[in-house]
Amino acid sequence: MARAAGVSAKTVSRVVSGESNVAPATRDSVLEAALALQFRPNRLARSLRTGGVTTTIGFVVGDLSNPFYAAVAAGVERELARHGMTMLLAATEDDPAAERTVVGALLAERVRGLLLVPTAPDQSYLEAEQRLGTPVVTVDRPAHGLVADSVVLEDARGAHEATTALIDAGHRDIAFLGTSGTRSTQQHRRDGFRSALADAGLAAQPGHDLLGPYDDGLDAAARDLLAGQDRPTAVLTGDNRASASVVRALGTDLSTVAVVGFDDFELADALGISVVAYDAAAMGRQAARCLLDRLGVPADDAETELADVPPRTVLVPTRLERRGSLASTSTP
Amino acid sequence: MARAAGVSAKTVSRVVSGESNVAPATRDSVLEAALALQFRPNRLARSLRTGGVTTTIGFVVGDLSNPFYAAVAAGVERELARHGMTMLLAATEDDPAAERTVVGALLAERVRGLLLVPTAPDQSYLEAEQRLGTPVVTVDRPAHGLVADSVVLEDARGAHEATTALIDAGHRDIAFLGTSGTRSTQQHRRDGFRSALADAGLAAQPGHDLLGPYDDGLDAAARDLLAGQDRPTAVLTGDNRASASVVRALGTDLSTVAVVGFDDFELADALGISVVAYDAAAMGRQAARCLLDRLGVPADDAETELADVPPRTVLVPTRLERRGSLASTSTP
DNA sequence: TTGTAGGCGTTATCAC
DNA sequence: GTGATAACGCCTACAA
Repeated sequence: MARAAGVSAKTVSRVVSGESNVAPATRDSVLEAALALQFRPNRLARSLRTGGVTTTIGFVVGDLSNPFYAAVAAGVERELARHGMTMLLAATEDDPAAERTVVGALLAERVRGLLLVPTAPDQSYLEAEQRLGTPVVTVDRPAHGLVADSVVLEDARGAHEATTALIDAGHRDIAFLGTSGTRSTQQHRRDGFRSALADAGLAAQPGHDLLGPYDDGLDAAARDLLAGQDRPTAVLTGDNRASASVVRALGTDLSTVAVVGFDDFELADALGISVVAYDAAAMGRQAARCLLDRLGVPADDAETELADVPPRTVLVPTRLERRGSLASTSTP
Repeated sequence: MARAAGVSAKTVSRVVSGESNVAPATRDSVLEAALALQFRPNRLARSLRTGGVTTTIGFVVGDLSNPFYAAVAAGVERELARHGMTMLLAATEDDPAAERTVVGALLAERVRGLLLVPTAPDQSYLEAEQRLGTPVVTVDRPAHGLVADSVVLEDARGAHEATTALIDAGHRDIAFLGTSGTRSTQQHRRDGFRSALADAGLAAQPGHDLLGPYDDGLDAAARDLLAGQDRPTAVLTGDNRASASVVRALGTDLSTVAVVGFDDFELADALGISVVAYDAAAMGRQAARCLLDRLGVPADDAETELADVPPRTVLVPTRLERRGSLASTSTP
């Protein structure tokens, strides 16, 4: 390519890198030749020379077909693209044993940073990598055995607020249906549920405080909870999957039990179901921003240098979206 | 690293590349040193040396927060991961003008192949790249101005089948609500709708054959369609966004108008809404497989060499998921 | 303003 | 079975 333009490789490099000290005439002829030869600078070679500094970041997600993670990924992609970086996406299929392999594959691609939804019980294996200069930010859940930035929801506060709203609406027998006792988010949401009950001098009825883990049995658990004689007058779900199961269990007859879902979901508004909502895409954007801060890529409204601040935990706020479902015909 | 193991760089290369002609003893000491030093082979350097052959493929999608595209992406990722490849994901935000830039960014990363949901009106700009050896497969829609493999739904057939089912249920005034006249999928679905009506000697009533494009006005369009005096007795939607708008327009009073949605969606079963369903993840898997075929990566059940077959169009089947909504109280 | 030398980590080639 | 050498395409450093 360089020879085709009648200049040295270095001059081509200068042109494509946008360096200033090139004669306009030279620049033009180089650009012309580049166009003719379909020349595209090789970012791989550049990364190699500059010491493995790539423009890709890795995002390890559990299951992309979950709308929540998809929305987070959309936010990540968007924020990265704004800074000329791209997202290498890998999924663990929610298999804890797969996490390390998947992370390894991304690191072998020399990603410049790592975003991770932790699935494995322990992330200490990342410590060495972190020290070698690859920043790690966890999303949705904090890491275990690793000090890292994390972007998480106000799980407990959101659940507390929702539960309190149900209590204020007159409910006394409120149930919680979580999906997985091994997930810290589900635990925190139940904690918020319990503390709100306790604050009102109440407690969950036996069998009305469920945390799973349910794999395929979620629909059945919802049916059991809502079909019995002693069914609760209100339910708070642990996530959008649980919300879907509750709707399936109740059919379209949503007026008999008050429902608040954790996670907003499509049609929740049409069905009049109250939800604990938040901006999932913003979560992704904030996580990406955390990583970019560590990499020294300034934000648009750049003020201070954030590459060396101590590990941060960014709390993403939730808001209770009040819809018809807060009350119900069986309200006492 | 090589020196630490007391061998040459080439021997390390042989070990990590899994070549056979290495003494077991040597191999062990190399692996031991690699473990101790946190050694990770640099795929960038490898790609450089081997001529730009990377293990990443690029997937250009419109909007990841659409559950359909997210599911396709999940399928792509999964199939690629099975063969040790990773997915570089970029989004056009459904902006036709952004497509070329986004594709360019992926090509600069030297992706080995390209999966693309076409958004721009023309993809001929990819022809040179294709000839240079980067295979291109389009997903959901065929390319314009470019001969490439594509994986698409049986849009017309699916819509035809759904419409016929509504006719068979006794409906005569059936409406179609599509979201975008500039999308070939929406056009094909309406074509299927119209041909089914024609086959029965019917035609859509004025204003009951809508194709958009609606950006923010989709909810309003659904309300207008379903609120009037001359509202149809049945509706076929063009996609999941239109289905959501229809449900919002009808509220939970879904019994007054029969609805069939194109695209399955969460809770469609709970709401008793019939849908034209298909396996979106399988679509992604098939698209990835097309690309891998072109790259000479054999399938598990490898039979023939598919790298050089003429461009294929893979049709992904749809199936009508019959639920309560096929009939309605206003059925004639 | 432009060019030359050298090397990033890997692998192909050809020796030993 | 193993190693020395060169080269992939680019950039840093230093000349010219």
